Amino acid sequence: MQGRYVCLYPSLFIVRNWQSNLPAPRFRGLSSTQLRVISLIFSSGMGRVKLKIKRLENSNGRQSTYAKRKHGIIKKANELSILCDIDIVLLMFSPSGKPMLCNGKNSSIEGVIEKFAQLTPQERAKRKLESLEALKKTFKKLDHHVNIQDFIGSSYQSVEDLTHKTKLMRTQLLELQNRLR
Amino acid sequence: MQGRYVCLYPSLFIVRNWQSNLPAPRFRGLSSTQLRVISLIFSSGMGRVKLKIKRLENSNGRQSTYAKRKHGIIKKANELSILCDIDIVLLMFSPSGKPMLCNGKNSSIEGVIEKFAQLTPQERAKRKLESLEALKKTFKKLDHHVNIQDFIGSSYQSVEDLTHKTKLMRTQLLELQNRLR
DNA sequence: AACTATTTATAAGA
DNA sequence: TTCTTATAAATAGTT
Repeated sequence: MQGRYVCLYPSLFIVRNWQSNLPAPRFRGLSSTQLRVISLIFSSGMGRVKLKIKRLENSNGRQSTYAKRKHGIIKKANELSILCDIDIVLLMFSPSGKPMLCNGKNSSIEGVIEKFAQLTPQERAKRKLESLEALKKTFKKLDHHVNIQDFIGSSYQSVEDLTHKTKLMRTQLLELQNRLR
Repeated sequence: MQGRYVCLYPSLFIVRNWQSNLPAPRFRGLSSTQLRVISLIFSSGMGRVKLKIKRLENSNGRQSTYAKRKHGIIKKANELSILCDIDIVLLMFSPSGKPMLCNGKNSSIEGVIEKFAQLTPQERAKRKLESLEALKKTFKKLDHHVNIQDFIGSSYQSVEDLTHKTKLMRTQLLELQNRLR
C-alpha cells in the first residue's frame, strides 16, 4: 500500500506520503485533482498545548518522557560526534536511578586527554588560557565522583597499583620484623 | 504587522502566523475565504536533501554545525533534567578543542553519587543487578581519565592517601633495614 | 546573526 | 511497551 494523503490541522494542512498498511489516515488516496484544490477548514478547538518545561509531577509521566527523550538526546549526541568529529560524553540517570553512558562514536575521554597531553608546551601556550582553565575545572568536577568507588566496588587502576604496592611492602615489613625476632 | 500567510512547499502547504516586519513571505494577507480553498501545486524540483550523518569534510562546516547543534543538545539536556527531575552531565569538545560542560539544572555528579552512597545495603540489593553493573561500568570508563591528573594538575584524594601510606611504609622499611645492619 | 524551507523530535492517545 | 499522528522544535542552506 502506497500513496499520498492529506492531513487537515487547525492551522496547517499537509500532504504526506503514506506507505504501510497502517490504519487509514484521515484522507487517503486523493487524486491529484483533489489534491490541487482543497478546502482548508480551521477547527475551532485548541490545538495540542505545548509542553511547559517544568518538573512533571506524575511519576509515570517522568518515566515515559525520559524513555522517549533519552533516545532523542543520545541520537543527537552521536550525530554531533560524527558530523563534527568531536569527542562527547553524555552521562545521565533515569528517574528510577538507572545510569546511562553515551560516548561519541569514535572517541572517549581518554582519547581527548591523550591528545591534550601530547600537545607541546608551545602549542598549549598558543591555546586560550580560558580553554585550559575550563578543562581543568571540568576534570576537577568529574574527579569527585571517583571517591565513591568504595560504595560501588569499582576498580581504579592507580589505586589498585598502589594497593598492590602497599601489600608487597607490608609483606616485606612482616618478613623483616620476623628476622628481627 | 501581523497576519497569516501561506507557504507552498513541494510536498506540503502551511498556514503560518506572520508577525514581524520581516521580508514578505510568499503569500500574505490572504482572506479567510482565500485560505479556505487553495490550489496546491506540487513543484517538480527535488526538495532540500536530508543531511547524511557522516563526518563533514569542510572544517568551517564542522564548526558552524557544531555551533548550531550545540545549543540544541544543551537545551535538550536541560529540558530532560527539569522535566524528569534527573541528573545529567554532558561533556563535549568543539572541533577546535574547546571543552564544554553541562550539568542538569539542579544536579551534579557528586549529588547523584552521594544519593547512591546513602542507600542501605538492603536497598541496594533490591535494585536490579543490571543497574549496579551499568553504574560500575560507567565509572570504570570515567575512571581512566583520572590517570591524566599529572597533565592537568588535578588532585585525587584516594591516590594521595595511598601515596602517603606508601611513603610511611617506605620509611618504616628503611628503618627496619637499618636496624638489620 | 537571521531567515525559512524542510527535517526531526515528541506529546498524547491507542 | 510500541506505534501512530498531530504538532512542536531543530536545523541546513543561504543571506
